[in-house]
Amino acid sequence: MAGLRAKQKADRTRRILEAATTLFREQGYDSARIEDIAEMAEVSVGTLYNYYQNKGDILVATVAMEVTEVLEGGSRIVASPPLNVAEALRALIEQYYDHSLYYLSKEMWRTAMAISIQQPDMPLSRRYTELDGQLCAQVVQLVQTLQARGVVHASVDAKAMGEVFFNNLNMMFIEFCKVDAMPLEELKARVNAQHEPIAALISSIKIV
Amino acid sequence: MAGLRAKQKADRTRRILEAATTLFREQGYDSARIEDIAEMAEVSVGTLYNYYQNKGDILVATVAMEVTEVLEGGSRIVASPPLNVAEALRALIEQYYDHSLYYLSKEMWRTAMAISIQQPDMPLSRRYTELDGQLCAQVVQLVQTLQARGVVHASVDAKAMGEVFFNNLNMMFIEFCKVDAMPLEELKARVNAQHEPIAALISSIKIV
DNA sequence: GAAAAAGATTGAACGAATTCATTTTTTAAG
DNA sequence: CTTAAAAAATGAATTCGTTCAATCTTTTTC
Repeated sequence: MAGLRAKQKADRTRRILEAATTLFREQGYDSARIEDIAEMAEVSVGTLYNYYQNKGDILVATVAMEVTEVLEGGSRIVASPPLNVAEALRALIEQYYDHSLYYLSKEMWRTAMAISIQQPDMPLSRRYTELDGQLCAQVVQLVQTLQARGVVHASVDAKAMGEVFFNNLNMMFIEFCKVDAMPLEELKARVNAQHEPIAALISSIKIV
Repeated sequence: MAGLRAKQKADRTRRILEAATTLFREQGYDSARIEDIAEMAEVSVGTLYNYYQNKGDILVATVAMEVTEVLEGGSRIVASPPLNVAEALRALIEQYYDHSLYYLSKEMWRTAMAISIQQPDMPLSRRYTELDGQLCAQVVQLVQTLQARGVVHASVDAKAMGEVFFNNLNMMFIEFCKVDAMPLEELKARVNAQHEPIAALISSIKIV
């Protein structure tokens, strides 16, 4: 048998996610009706609710996939970063930001972030929060790696510094998503302007 | 006359806000039905929608009042801060955090933040964002004041530093609101652990 | 102070997410 | 292969936020 039921289940899960992502991108999150998503996925509305707890859940599932990819890309940079604090940070953050709008629109990000804040206990919100934690850990890891290679001064608290960098880049990303007119380049420039002077402060080779 | 109409208008605005805040606190945002809020405020549902654009708008109005009070308290601290970076930051942030749960529950904060992210163009979301900007400016101001008094090293970029501190305390507050079980003290302790080593880095009197 | 104009209020109707009792499909047992 | 039990799918009914044409109240005009 190999489980007909399991096969159908996987198939439907995928079809629903694909249909939803397509419609969210095409018409925006609010305009995409559950009934339309169900129709496109060739399931009934009730079935859709057997697979996902609510509309937001479907979106958060997509975002979680996206963040997973970003994490993979980031780990490559952390493994062998540029040996300069400002540059290393910029490289990692650029990887995060550039990837962010590839599958998702700003509106989709806004909705997903709003849901993960408002209903933090939904299973997929937990997943999102967990991935955020992994991104944070990655930034901390970068600072630690740079410290191990002597690029960051030994007296620096790498964990505190990494967390603060991460919270800053994350908050700035939220602001970026709130303003439809802001281009990616402006976001990067602004975050860089914040991080560069701090990077200088913690670099081993001080320009005093 | 002195405007009967204007008087009634002010009265209704207040009654609606009071009714909504009461019900939001009593039953939570989602469970408080518009119909109930309207009934308690002794207006019709339609009238309620003449005064506020939507349900979230009413909540964000409450939050905006709350943030305004916090800003006032903060300005007193910025005017004459403790002459020590870590302590000054801690004092300002404590003022922010301690006030935060006085009128609003974590759930109300979560909802308000979610709305201001998801619908950034609603008038009251703009107001919320603007107030956030003022809070950020206040933290920047604190760093500048400390720098002017020689407590922060002259080479530090006060604007960048202040913005990063603010984004960090803001993001940490979001995480705090997401976890119902976390006490205020834990939030303060965690933020302090992040800020203290950075405060040491930028202090004029270095302990090398 | 009566009539017209402007401004507000009202609640029934609408639309979309979500629920749940019923029906259908799949699996397991004999 | 038949049948009972378990699992899943279904869509009509429910719920709640939001809208809007009709009605009522206040202000202005003459």
